[in-house]
Amino acid sequence: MANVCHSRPPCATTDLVIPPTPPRRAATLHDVAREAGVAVSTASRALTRPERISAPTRTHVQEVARRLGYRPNRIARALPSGRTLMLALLVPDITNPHHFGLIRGAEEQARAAGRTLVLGDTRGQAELETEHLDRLGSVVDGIVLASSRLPDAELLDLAARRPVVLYNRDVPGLPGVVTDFVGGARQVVAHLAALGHRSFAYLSGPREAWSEARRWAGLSAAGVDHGLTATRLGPFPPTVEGGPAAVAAGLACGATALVAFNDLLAFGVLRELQRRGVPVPAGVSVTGFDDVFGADFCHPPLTTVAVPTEEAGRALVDVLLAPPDDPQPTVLPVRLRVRDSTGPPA
Amino acid sequence: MANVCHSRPPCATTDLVIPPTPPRRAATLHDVAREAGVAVSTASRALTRPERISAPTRTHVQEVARRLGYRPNRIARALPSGRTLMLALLVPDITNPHHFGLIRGAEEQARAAGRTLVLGDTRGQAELETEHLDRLGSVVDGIVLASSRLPDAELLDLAARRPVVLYNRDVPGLPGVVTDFVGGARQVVAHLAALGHRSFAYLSGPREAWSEARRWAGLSAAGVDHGLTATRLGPFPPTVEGGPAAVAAGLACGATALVAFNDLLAFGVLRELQRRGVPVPAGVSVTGFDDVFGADFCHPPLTTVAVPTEEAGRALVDVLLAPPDDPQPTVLPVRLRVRDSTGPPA
DNA sequence: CTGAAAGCGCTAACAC
DNA sequence: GTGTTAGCGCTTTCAG
Repeated sequence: MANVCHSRPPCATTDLVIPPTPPRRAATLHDVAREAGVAVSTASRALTRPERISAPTRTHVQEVARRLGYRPNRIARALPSGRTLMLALLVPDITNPHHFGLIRGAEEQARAAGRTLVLGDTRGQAELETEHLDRLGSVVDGIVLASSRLPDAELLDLAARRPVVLYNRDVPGLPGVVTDFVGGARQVVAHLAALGHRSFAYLSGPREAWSEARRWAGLSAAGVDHGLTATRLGPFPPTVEGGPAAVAAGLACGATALVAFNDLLAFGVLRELQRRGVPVPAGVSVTGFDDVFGADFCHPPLTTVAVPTEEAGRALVDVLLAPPDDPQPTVLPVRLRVRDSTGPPA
Repeated sequence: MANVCHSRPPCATTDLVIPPTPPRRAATLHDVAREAGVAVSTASRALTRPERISAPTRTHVQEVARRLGYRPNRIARALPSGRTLMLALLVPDITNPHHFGLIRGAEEQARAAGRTLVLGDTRGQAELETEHLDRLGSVVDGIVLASSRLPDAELLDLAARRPVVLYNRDVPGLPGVVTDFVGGARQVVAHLAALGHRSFAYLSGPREAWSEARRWAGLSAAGVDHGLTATRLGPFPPTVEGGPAAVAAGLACGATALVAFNDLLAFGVLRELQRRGVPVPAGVSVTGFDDVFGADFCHPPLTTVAVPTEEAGRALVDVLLAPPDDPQPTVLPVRLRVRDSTGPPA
């Protein structure tokens, strides 16, 4: 039995006899074909294009494949076709609840389209984003980049190689979906104005983030519209850890309302305020952005801007799978969710 | 110029002249080699084993590669070598904060080892887990399965094909790391007993989860040790949505303490209790499991069992990369974190 | 309907 | 050092 494959040594290539014994190593299509007594091309078709094969051969091959425990090698399959049926979603921070909906929505839509979504966390660092892209880029059929920190040029370059869609980032010529930050900002300011505030401090996030600029633009514009003076403080880390520094700065400037870059930072702010014994909203009002998990059970429940993230996730994958001729970014409507962290100024 | 590759049609294979014009399609190693006037193997080595190539050729090839914007095709590279430098981590629920640390730890360790970690969400469904495995299985070099819902046999079968490590699941013969649920349960019960409780209700999670059985085993054992009567209620969905049903059952049985399967369920319980106007811990004590994001700022802050998840993530990847001869599961110590949701019985 | 053969892009012996 | 060549496992013309 010269050509029976044993566990370790690679198979000898000189096959003279057809052995009935299945090889112990992962069964390949060749194994199935040989065992079934057909050509590999026939075996291939029997498994992937059943309609082009006569019923008897088809079932026989499938039976043999099953018996051998054959599993197609996705890598080998992807080489000729160039398609892996995998999509990638890169987020700057997978622990940010804001991305939950995005992930869920994207995954659902991907699955519905017969694709598998793989996730990558870039930690908000361009360097890691590039690394992921290098590794995954040639492996997936398309990429969703959430809040990418990469320069426009690199994004354009990437998009020239394979389908790319952007979330909360606007690069002319590239498709994507963006949150209506400006509208959200206006709603926050209008709410604050209605409450009687005359000014507010914006606790800003990463300057590299495209969304940071959008938020501030909306906030300052709405500020002049409503006659509120807006002060931009920071940047602070967009996490609960950013709280202490943000509170220190916010209180120092005497603001009656603190508008945080996102909910995570708002959570940190709330906690720090509590530590300092500053009552919310009696002493100072606080707002967030995103309406993430926890915003309704923190203390006090947070007034924040809700973003339809699941919808965003679905839209992103849709666009990835069927790129529009006109790459206009879709803009997602948002809604202010008033809870207990905002009230009239002291 | 017969062999200049144009955008669409595949390259003609009969090259007679060496054209100076780089092809517009993604540059391949062949393009680089041709353009640099060397053999593909030389080009390959210049890019991946620089030390085995003379300085002039090496720099020349690298320069040409750069100019052509050459990016190695990971798929093609993986075919002969069988290695993609990618690792997969499949979790039942990516939105469960419990997995954050796991993901972070695993990702860090993977990166340190020069690997890229891809994440998959199985939604706690065996079916989706299988699907992910089919797709990713032959693409990654190893797999971390968190709280797998697959039967032992399938796991064993999978492990025969490629490296697999389990998180919170014990399958004889397979390496993994597990949380010390029994120890955690004992700490919870001891704490409750010290507070003066005489009984408690366990709001259980998915029966299919291996960890569910472990928790209950620890809880009931500790119950007899401390002379507390334990009642197992449920199962309830291990999410905040499970709260109402769990509270209804818990209150109906007259328990003075509610021990939730995990923090997410505990959050839901807290919220439902508040809705019903039942004071915590004055009316009833509540505990969770995991110490996830939010446990310290929910209302009231939750007494729960903290699990060193980042450490788990790192350990998991370590084991994946260097499988131990003896696949004894590593058990992770846990610590009870006492906050404000527990107190003496009414 | 089935088989033979040519690659997909890259790496790795094995020569020169 | 560098070039030649043979695949990795699969899909896909192209014949028969």
